[in-house]
Amino acid sequence: MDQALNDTGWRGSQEGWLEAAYQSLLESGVDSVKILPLAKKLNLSRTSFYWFFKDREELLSALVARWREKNTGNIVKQSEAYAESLAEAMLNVFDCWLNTDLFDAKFEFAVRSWALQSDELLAEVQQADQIRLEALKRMFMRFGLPETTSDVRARTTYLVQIGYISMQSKEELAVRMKRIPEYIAIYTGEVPQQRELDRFFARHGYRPG
Amino acid sequence: MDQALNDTGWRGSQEGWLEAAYQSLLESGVDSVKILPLAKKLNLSRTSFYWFFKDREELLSALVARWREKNTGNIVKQSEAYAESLAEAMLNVFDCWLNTDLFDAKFEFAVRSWALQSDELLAEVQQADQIRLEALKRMFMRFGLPETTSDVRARTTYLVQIGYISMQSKEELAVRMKRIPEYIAIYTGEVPQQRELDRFFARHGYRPG
DNA sequence: TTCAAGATTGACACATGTGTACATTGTGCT
DNA sequence: AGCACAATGTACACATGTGTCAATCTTGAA
Repeated sequence: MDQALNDTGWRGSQEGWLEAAYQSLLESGVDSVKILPLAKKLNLSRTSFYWFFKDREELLSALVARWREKNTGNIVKQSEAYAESLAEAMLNVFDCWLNTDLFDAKFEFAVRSWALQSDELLAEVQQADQIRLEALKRMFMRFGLPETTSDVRARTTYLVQIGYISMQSKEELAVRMKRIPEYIAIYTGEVPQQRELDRFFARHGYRPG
Repeated sequence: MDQALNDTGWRGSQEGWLEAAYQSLLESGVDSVKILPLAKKLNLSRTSFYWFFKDREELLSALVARWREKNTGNIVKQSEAYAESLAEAMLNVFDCWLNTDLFDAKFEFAVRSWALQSDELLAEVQQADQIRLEALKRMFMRFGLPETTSDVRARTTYLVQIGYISMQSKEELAVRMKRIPEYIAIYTGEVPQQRELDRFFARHGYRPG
């Protein structure tokens, strides 16, 4: 285990501490994000931390900012992407659930758990839910579904995913892919075209069979 | 704020400490379940705790036992209850989501968050998921749906609820009730009879309109 | 090579938490 | 009233965490 490299020539950095905090958060929750243990992992003196951050609070705020920037936004983007059918639109959204670059599920869960002990953060999480749900609802309405139906289907789509995250299950890609057509059928009420599925499978590096 | 009453004549009790721990867990997560703060809430000396529990670990185990006994079991029971149609069966399951006696959502979320920092507990939670999902799947199959379809629909039903829990939203009963028919339609593929809905609304003390 | 800013460190003061040993109090019973 | 034991409390030892301060070391540039 060597130091994380960074261009400055120094051993520590704001990014270094933040990254270590991020990993600890994902592995064991906020309460594990303590300066002393992070220092050990980074092979740095504990007090060196205070050069980059005012205090622990500031580090935690930086973590929240990271979450905000990464996870909310991509769902909205994917729900607005071009699609010829509702099923195809849904598959665009599903990209988020299979691509960590678009949506960081572990991060999401850790933040939601954290929100249990911080009203301030809870408010932020709920605002994020609102934004994401509305984007999904708009997607259904774009394809002509009535408002109430769109609302409930948006919820179903979104909540299944949030629920899946909170199961913290580590399933094979193949297992998850097998369920995709059924999910699409339930959420949209229409069966996806084979070519739509093929395109989806292809972009996630999955070869059926 | 007086002492919790108990028949023994003494101020503290195993149940008293456990109940305080339970409340703290629900409000702010496991890491808030500390003996010192609990003692303050109970107006007891911190060390008195050790008369009822060997150590903090034992208290936490008692909390897990409480969760296990309450939440897993009722879902299975409800999914096996008598019903004339799939829609009615689904409404039986929905009883869990609306009746805290059948399923304690806040408790569930707190335990899931806790599982983030304990592999042992994570294994238990995942086992519970397994049992609940299988019960739901059997319910769909009882009404003649094919296996894969039953599996995915069971997941949808269950995960939407787990996801909903993790949103920690506090919505009016009326708001939630309005969505019920749509949910039933999505999950089961069939529209619930009005009399089935009425029976459901009635037993949850809701009068539509 | 020397210097100033950037980065790192150990010592200190303090807070909160756990658990043990032993003394003290409260309760029901005789 | 007095006893035995359940329950509570006090004092101690220790562990882990935060944050400040005053050195000290490193680095790139003058």
